[in-house]
Amino acid sequence: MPRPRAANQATAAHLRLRREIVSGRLQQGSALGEPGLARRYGTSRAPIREALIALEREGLVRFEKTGRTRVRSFSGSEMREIMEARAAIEGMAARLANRLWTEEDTVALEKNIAAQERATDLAALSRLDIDLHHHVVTRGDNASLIRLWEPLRWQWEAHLVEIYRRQSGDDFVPEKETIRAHRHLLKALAEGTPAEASEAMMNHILFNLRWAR
Amino acid sequence: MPRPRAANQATAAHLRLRREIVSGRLQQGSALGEPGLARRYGTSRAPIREALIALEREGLVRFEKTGRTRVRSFSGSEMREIMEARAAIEGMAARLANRLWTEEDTVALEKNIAAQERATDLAALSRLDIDLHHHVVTRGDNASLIRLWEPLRWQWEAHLVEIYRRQSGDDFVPEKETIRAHRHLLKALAEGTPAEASEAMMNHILFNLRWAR
DNA sequence: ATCGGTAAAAGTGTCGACACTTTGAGAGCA
DNA sequence: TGCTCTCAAAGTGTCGACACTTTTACCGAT
Repeated sequence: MPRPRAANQATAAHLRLRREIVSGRLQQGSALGEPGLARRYGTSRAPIREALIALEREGLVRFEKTGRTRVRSFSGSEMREIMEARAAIEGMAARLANRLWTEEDTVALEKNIAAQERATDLAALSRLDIDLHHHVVTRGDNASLIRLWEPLRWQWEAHLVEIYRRQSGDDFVPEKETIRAHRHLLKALAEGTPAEASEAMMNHILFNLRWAR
Repeated sequence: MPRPRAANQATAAHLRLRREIVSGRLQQGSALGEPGLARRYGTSRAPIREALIALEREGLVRFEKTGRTRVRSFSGSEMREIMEARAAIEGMAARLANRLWTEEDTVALEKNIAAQERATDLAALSRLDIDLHHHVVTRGDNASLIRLWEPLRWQWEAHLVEIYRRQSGDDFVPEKETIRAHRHLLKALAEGTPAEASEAMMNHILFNLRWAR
């Protein structure tokens, strides 16, 4: 058998396509024709097909009944569902994260939150936000949970990009409520109170539902 | 574009392979060579490849670094992780299920639990157990959550089959504790107390961790 | 009998081709 | 101008082939 399955063209195409979607270069609803992508990437259709299957299971593209593939768009109720799923996963992750939580973790999150307070645009704040949540999920140290979380992360990110496109972020200020929620979560994690950490995480995510739609 | 993506050979191979794995006909650790499967299913390698990719993302098979594909086996700690993930997903689903819960749902679950009490072998009980959890998850009416739950369900089922193989279930009696937990969950759902339903579900699943390893 | 080396067998990643289906662009008609 | 029908263009599902790599089975030497 050939090279490691991580360094093949199918995986490369998968990562590249995902980056193009979550960065907004590929707009929601765009048709993804296999011959076109194959030409663009300098490969045949086989690796492209594999990449599309992986992206579909990640929820970033959709196969229409006709067979066509398009970049997925997220309705308000779909985003609500995604956020509820995030609350479930990340709430459990926060609970589990207490097992291995260290002083370094606390310091890292404090730095992150401080940076959030100084953020001057929505894109930068979002990146910090995602990093913070990623840190907690990873610290849950549960491969199954992490694997379930990843699609949600990409869907979330793809939706955020769509939001940037609509609102020209001139009058931007970090939301005080989000910062407060992050501090509350960090406090629970640092003090080692799993139930409270879990609840803080879930409430924080579900609270965002008001503007996610 | 051709026939609906649900009625193609790739999907057929996916479903068929999954059935063979969760039914135990394909033992854990078995090598899944594409040419062999293609011959067995009377197709070329292309649909088989697609099916294997889907199965890998479902967590039922594993790609080794060498490129080989094998039916996944579950270690004790992996099962613990899977059960923790189930607790997260199903706990949230139970909470959400209260929105649409009806009298018919209550009746259906009562019937299910009554059948569990009369079950005479582990396989039958497991099927009822899975049905019950499936019912609750579906009633959560959250597509994202359901989609995340499916891989866990198949992994859970694949592991159960492995358990049957080991213990010849001669001296079988339904576990009183499981029945009690199911009744407690149903009570919370029927009475419309979301927080309690969620907690009942999570505790029930995490309690099983003692014998799952 | 065991061990090491060698060559054949089997397997994966990728490619191009073909049949069939859907899309849609343009011609013909009202 | 607007509508319908027809036919070409584009796309998907599937197949067989090829190059390269790993595995394995065999054979000889010790």
